[in-house]
Amino acid sequence: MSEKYDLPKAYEFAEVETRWYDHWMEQKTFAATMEEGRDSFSIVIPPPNVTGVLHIGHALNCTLQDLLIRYHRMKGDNTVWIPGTDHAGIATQNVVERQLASEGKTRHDLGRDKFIERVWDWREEKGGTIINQLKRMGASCDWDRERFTMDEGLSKAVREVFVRLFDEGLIYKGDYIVNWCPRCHTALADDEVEHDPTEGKLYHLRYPYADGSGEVIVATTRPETMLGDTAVAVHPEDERYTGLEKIGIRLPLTDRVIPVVLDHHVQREFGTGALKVTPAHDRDDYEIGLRHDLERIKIMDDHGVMNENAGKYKGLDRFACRRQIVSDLKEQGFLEKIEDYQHAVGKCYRCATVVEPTTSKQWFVSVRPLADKAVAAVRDERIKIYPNTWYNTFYSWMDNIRDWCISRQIWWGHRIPAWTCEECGKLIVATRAPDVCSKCGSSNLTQETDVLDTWFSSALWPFSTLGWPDDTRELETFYPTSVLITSFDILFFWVARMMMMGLHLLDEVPFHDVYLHALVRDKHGKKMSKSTGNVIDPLKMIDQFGTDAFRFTLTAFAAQGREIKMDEERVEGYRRFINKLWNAARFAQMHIKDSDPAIVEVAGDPSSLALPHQWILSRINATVQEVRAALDGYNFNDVASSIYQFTWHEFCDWYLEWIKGDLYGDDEQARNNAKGVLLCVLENILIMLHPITPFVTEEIWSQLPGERSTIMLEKFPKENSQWHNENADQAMELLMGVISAIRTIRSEADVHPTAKIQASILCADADKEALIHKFSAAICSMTRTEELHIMPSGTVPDDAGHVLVEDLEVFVPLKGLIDVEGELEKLAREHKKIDKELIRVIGKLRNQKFLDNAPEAVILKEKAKQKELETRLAKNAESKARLRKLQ
RNA sequence: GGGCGGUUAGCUCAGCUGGGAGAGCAUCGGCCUUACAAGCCGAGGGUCACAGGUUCGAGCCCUGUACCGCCCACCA
Repeated sequence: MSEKYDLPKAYEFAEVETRWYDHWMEQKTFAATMEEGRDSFSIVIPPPNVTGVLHIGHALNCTLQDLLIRYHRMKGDNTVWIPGTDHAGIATQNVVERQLASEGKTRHDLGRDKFIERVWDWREEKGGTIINQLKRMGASCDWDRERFTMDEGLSKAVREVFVRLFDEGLIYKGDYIVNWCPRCHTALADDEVEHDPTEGKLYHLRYPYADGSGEVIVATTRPETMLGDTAVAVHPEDERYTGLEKIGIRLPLTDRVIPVVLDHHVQREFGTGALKVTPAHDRDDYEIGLRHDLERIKIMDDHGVMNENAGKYKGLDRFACRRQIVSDLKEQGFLEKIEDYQHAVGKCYRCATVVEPTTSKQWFVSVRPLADKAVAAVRDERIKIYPNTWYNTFYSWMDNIRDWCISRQIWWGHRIPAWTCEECGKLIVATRAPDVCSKCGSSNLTQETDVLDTWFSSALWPFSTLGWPDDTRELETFYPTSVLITSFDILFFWVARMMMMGLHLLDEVPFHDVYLHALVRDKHGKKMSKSTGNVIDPLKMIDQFGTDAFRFTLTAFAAQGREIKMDEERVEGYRRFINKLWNAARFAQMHIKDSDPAIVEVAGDPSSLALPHQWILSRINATVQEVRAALDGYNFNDVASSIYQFTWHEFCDWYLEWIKGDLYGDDEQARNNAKGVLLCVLENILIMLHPITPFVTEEIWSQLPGERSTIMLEKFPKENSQWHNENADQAMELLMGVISAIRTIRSEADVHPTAKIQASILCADADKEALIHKFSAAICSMTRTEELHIMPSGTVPDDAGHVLVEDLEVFVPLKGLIDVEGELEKLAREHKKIDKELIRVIGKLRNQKFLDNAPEAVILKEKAKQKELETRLAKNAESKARLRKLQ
């Protein structure tokens, strides 16, 4: 690609994006480096579900990671971004089960092994979707290191961890009440249950005393559970029921007499203050059952269908049973009343089926000791959380954490490495299948059928992907990882568990920083959902506006907050920015395409260069500082806005216009200087922008003069003290102020843009006068001024447009063109404003307490302000006087 | 019930340790000025939700109120 040519007029992003991504892949530019003596920077991607399709949250997540990865790679760090996918137990099993259903089969028709084979087939065929979509986003992952939570290495890590935790007594098997999804046939963790407010009914049932002397009314939203009632609970101090515990209750529809127990959990104010207790089907009741040693009667099977304990209701679905029970109770006079009732119903987060609390044998992790380590690490700032508003939430969740139910009754996942000896009942937990029982020597061993919660394997992701439990060079170089970037909604599902596992197993944090990005909502702040139809499809954005524009938008939106309201129009706006950059580069290319790239060297020491060059170098230096600070502090929106502001409004609007005179002029020295600085600044812009907009920057870069390899490996700019120049900043401020002033006068007076005018400046300061004089040609050309007069003093003609710039008066004679009334109104408004300010400032300066307490600098500033306001007020009066003469 | 966040220009949002209110988009006026009309130049627009307080000084700190949103725990 050494032939240099003018850039085409339009930027064709679609072609450019595929061409460069292919090129990067071929050249393996994304590959990790592990060289001695360099800093390390590593990120593991939050593995998207293998069933996933790229949504806007992924797009944001991906962009921010790629931004940091590219930045650090350009800083020269040993950098790796490890990609991969999550096997997503229930989600994936559901997808394949649906596929089977369309063939009229269930997984049971296939059997476990064949079914799992089928899932692997599905994964081979369809599992790459989201990976390819990440590539379209421009993700510079080290794709040769792509991992999958079910692949061999990671499975080994999973078994290793399970065995270690079991041996330490941190994993146990127990009977427990769990959230059961009758559709997915599995237990769900507490945080996998979503509580939706639902319109339901509250049924008030009559429970007669066992001796027939009275009755108690109990209320329930799930009347069918009464079949499993083994007690009625009342508050110990509830006088209404004193002595009832000696009598008991005759449970309707059954022939059972159940006890009345006294328990503080019961709220006297609710309903009648009597609570039916179903220990096998309600979490709170389960706790009460434990306290009072109550019998647990399970009345449903795993499908949510009533079992033999339900007597004549056996075989009914739980909801059909509810209807039947209600009708029977009513018929037999046990139904007091039914009320409409809104309450929270727990639903499976995967399939939205109503969850059934029920008891079963499950595996658990004792998380308390692990959680303590995580909390300590956060308290010691070994892990920092951004934005810091999440600390409180993190601590309170960790304080209230319950043991983690890790077993799931599905087939797709890491099968629990535990075997039971059928001869002697010995439980064996091991990383590999044992041949014989360690106790009795029998070979009749059966493995657990449950698999592990998907989050178990993802909790190991930061080190399992680096080769743990083996001692690898990758682990040594890249663990702990630098930063974890993820959405806050999985702070507890995933982030906290990675902390626990990393700290416990490697005795080291899994990452130094956690950056929790916002949730992307639609432009009205509503959650995006398919049913609402307000989903913004990232791929559509890419097709329509290009990946770079889309990435820039996401970056610009990524302030540290909780939500981002996404508006497609913004993407359109940033596409214009890409276009602007493209055209600026085109302009530069017209002048420099045949130059030696070494021309940038003139920028090395700007002291002998003309003011505009000194200024733009000073400004880009300031921008570099801003951008670096913003990147290091995860203030992504500031990164975008600094570069945007500089590129468009300083580089394009002012600098390029300013140097046109030199570029098109005859002075060879001036022309060469302009070309050199132009190329230098453009290169710096491209490099700084590259992490956000990789494609367009690479494309332009490749066409700039000289042999060039990828921009991806260029050094990210550093602060350059030689470029810092406050005098140049101030001088340019003044000149730009003068130009704007003349333009304002022209525009206000409706002078045609091509009409030539004369302008005058009253300037008492000799240095400023010299400055303006020196650049009068540029001022004239940028304002279409024919003659510019600069005088130390004088009077402003009555019929002149007039603007004050600092302590300079700029005016343009405009015979008959002045809108006298309009100008007077404007001056009146200005007068009011100045007055108001002046009163405030003078008040302050007369306040002794202010003079005593405020820092010297602030006082001086206020004094200067007073002087300036007074001058402006005087000039305002003069202007008004002049205009009145024209009335 | 507990906790957290938000309220700044018509819209979407910035605003660092308290020291003269900003951006983008939209609006209005004028321009095809040889990189860009996907553009250029210019203009208008804000009691920083409300009420108190601290302070010489508050968009920023404190207290309270209102509205919006989220999270956790849920009363069967």
